[in-house]
Amino acid sequence: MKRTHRCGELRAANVDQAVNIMGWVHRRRDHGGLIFIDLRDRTGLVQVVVDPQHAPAAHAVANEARAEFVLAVRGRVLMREAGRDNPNLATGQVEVHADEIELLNPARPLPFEVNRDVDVDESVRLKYRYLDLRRDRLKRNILVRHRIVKTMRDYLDAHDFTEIETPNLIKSTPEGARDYLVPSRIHPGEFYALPQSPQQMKQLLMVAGLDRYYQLARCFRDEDLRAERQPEFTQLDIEMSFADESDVMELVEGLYTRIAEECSERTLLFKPFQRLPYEEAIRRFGSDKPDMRFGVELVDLSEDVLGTQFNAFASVLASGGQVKAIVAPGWAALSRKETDALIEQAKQFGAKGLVTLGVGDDGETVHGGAAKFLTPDEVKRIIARSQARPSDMLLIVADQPATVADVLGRLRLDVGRRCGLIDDSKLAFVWVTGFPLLEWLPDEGRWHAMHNPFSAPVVMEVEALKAEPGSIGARQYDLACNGYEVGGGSVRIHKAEVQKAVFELLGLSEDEIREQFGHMLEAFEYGAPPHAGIATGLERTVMLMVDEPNIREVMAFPKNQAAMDLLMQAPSPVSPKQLDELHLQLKPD
RNA sequence: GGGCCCGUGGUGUAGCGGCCUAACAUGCCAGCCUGUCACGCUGGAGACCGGGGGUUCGAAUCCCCUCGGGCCCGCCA
Repeated sequence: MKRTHRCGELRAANVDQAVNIMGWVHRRRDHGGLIFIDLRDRTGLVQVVVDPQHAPAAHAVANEARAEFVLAVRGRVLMREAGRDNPNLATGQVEVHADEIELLNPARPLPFEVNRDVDVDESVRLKYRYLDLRRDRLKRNILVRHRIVKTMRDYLDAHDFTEIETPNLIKSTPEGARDYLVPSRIHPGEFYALPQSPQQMKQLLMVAGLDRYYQLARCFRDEDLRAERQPEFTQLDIEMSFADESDVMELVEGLYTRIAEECSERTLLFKPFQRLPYEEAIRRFGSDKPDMRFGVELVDLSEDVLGTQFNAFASVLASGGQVKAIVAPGWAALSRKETDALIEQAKQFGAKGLVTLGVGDDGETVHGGAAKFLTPDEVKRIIARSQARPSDMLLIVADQPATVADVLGRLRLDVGRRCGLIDDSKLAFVWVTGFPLLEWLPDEGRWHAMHNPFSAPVVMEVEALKAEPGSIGARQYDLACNGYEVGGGSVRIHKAEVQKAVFELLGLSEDEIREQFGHMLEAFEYGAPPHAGIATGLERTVMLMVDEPNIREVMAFPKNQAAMDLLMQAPSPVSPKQLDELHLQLKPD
């Protein structure tokens, strides 16, 4: 039997057609005489009717069939009689009357039911991923992922981009995340690294004159996992020559607008996308990837408590810190226990403490541990500044600016979530621009590239760069949405001497520069065009489009939080012979 | 490296010191049923409560250790 149609595509237009369909028994309803089978394939379900009078042999097969048996059905599409249709099914107006059923393969009872959407233990889902993928949720996500990828390719192709693959066995570099290493058999004691991103290769493609490049690039980072992080993931990697930030941002904005409109049920909150300078993002939202779907902005109270007797504030202000707050609507009624949990949370985020002030019903007085240290005037100013309303709670952090922003930024997300301020049907894309080029690492006493060492500084003069490295901006742009970082890119450095100066600022010695990045510097000397690019996370894009909170829900075969593949059981030990060939010896312990 | 949460028939839950010889739903098995669509009805099998140790007259229930899973901090852009 040869398949002629897909289950989910049969409609009234197919009535009277002879069809051969194949798929899985999604559900079987045995009426003693008639048997109904909902047959499922990738495209959906259709009801098969098996009548013992009409087709006794087919009925005998249907009688033995169980959930997830694989069947081939030869039959005729018939219109369902009035009242017998099923509006919940795309194919619900018709049904297939079976003439013949062939059992292609039976199935043992499954470890979990795939015909309903119940929570199943993650380890069971991952071990039987091929079954989980039969369920609607994952199947839908994988199909949407495909449509997003297709949209990316179509869009970029239409914009004259060339898809180019770059190698996965490359050179390890010290910057950034921990590398996955691959031992070399041919070169004892030496290793390849798997790419964290194809950054250098794509810039070299620009030097090569390939002009407009993109790739759906597999990237690898050996770091601990999170809900939105896997060791192996996919980036949409883009680079274009003779372009600046506006070219890249317009291109990507057009793409993501199209993706959102064609592949998501969520709608764009900002069209065009919001734009926010980095400094403002930090000041107002305490994050460089702010969730713009709700307010609860940070309020600076430093001026209002200037000269306060309250030591927690006074001492911080004296040492150049600031006092900022967010307003949690209705939280004045929080229990002591809940308030303590907030304080604990704030400390975990790096604050020395958290001052919580509940606003009284009068809208003028506050209660809470620190209330007694504040004068009525100070309270008045704080309430006026923050616009706190009766029964709201002020969450106040006094610390150095970076800590204040970070802690309040995270608490803000909690407040937004717990207070139901977030509209899940929206996508709030925002471009964050104007990042600093460098970031000072006090622990290591050196500068660190905020994005990557190839981002162009706003100032291209080497002297100016070296004079005031900390205050120089990068020509960088990040795309954030709903509190996730979707991607980031920059105009690149294309002049060898500027690139060299940045490496030097980052504390690399002449030798290190030559050894690690000599090929880049040399390439820039052979006619490198100005260029700019970006990389966005495919999985995060899909997560946003299908409103999933976890990256595993948008990957076919993800790893668990301990970076293990529970289906294939990787990683696993290898044979002594394999180790030997690779010139490796395991450390005892 | 650290913090928090979860772990009961195949799956999802209830039970949280004696009423548990562990309940419910679903799945599974058998029987009945010719228009259902989460079909229905009847009957049945199936967990000793992740594992180990302890407290107690008595533990699924309390404590400790351990294993497995998740979320977070660090890490990562």
